[in-house]
Amino acid sequence: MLHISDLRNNKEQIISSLKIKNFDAENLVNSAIAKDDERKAIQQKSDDLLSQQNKIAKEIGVLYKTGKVEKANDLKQQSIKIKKESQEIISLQNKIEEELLSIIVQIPNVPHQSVVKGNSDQDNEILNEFGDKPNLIKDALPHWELAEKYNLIDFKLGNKITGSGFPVFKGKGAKLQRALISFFLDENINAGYEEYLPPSVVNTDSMFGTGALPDKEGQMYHITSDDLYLIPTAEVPVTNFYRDTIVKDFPIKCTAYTPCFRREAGSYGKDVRGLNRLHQFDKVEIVQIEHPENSYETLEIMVDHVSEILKKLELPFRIVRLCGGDLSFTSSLTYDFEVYSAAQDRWLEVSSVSNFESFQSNRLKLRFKDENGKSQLCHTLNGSAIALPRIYAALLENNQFDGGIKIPEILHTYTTFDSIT
RNA sequence: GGAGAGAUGGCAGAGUGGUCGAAUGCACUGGUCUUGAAAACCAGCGUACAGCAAUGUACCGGGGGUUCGAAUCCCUCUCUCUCCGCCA
Repeated sequence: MLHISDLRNNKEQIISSLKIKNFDAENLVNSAIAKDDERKAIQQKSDDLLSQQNKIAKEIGVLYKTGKVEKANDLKQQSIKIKKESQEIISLQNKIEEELLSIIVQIPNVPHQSVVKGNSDQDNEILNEFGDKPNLIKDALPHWELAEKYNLIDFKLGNKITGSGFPVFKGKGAKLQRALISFFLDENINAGYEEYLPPSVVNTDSMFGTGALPDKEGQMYHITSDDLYLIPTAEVPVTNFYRDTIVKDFPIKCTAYTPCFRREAGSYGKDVRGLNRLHQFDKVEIVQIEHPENSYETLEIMVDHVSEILKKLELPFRIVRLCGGDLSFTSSLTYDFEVYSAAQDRWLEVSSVSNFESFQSNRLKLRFKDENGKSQLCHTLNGSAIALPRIYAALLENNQFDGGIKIPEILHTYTTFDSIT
């Protein structure tokens, strides 16, 4: 969420920037500021009343000690009166603070100046394209058929034990998955990220911290008996490592492999065939916490890093800058990576690298001390490096030959085989 | 799952109803001293909100209660430790 002082100081600019996200923020911003005025006024009042109470309580202490019981009893009556008043004021204050919060959380993050307006993913800007689309064999198959043909993934078995969207990998198919995870992690570690293996389940505080709640309640698996959530991405546990902290040294660079769980309510059809969209999938994430001055430079470095990984996998891909209409609620600037999956003749999103500026930090209370010793909000960034299923799909489809699938060379040390037949 | 103990500032650790936002030690920052460093000594040293400031308010695991007054008493939740049980 945005900081109230930003809303005050840069009101006009925030409202006009949010138009790029097709969001009319004027009413919300105005009512947030008005509500904050109310908040300030009422805090003044409650502070006053509490101050009086504190003073009286201290006096009573002294009176009792010196044996002036009658005088003390008088003051008690006075204090009880003030207390009644202050209790009312404080409950009103709490109500106002809640209202203020509920307004502010509805305002999306402000897009970066490089973001263009647009309505949907159709309007995203394609910045770069790398690699050549493969020449497919005559009877090329989509990955879900290849997976079955070569006994790599058993979708039906997943249906049986869990439900659709929960594939079972087996044999070389399972090993390829594990190889990709190790490869991605090693690439990230070599780039200076520290590896973590967090829990796949988090509490509500964490879900609020990174903004998944209350926004995406229906998208997540919720374990009601223990009030825990299955993580939709490693971003949630890892970024929340730093909830309520004041960091001393930049940058903080973390990478983590986790399974990711998404209900994907409402999805159906050919877009979700095979590995295209799953309820459970594997992803390796990179999370970085930065000084505000460096965050955009860092974003570019992260983009380069993901590019290098995709190049090593010899997959054709393109980098896309999301337009305002497609940019997420929390992001200021996002680059998507799409690999070309030949048999489907589709570009599949495999990574999303974003700068959230201080939007997450504000909620997380993630700060650092500036040169004057004042607390400032950090910037948070994250990206997939990389999500597995669609990479997997593209590898199968693009590298199929008559009677087998070729494994890219970089993976051979991980898979210990160079093809699947 | 059963029984018990506990949760206090960056860390260690005192404080069981009244100048406690919190002793003390360590760490950290600045200064004195020194050619330099160490030691010693002096000073500073939590977060947030309001205020130009002085200052005020809140926070001693979370939430609620008792009281004129709560770190301290009561309820509740969470977590940690010890012992027993169970177990990959």
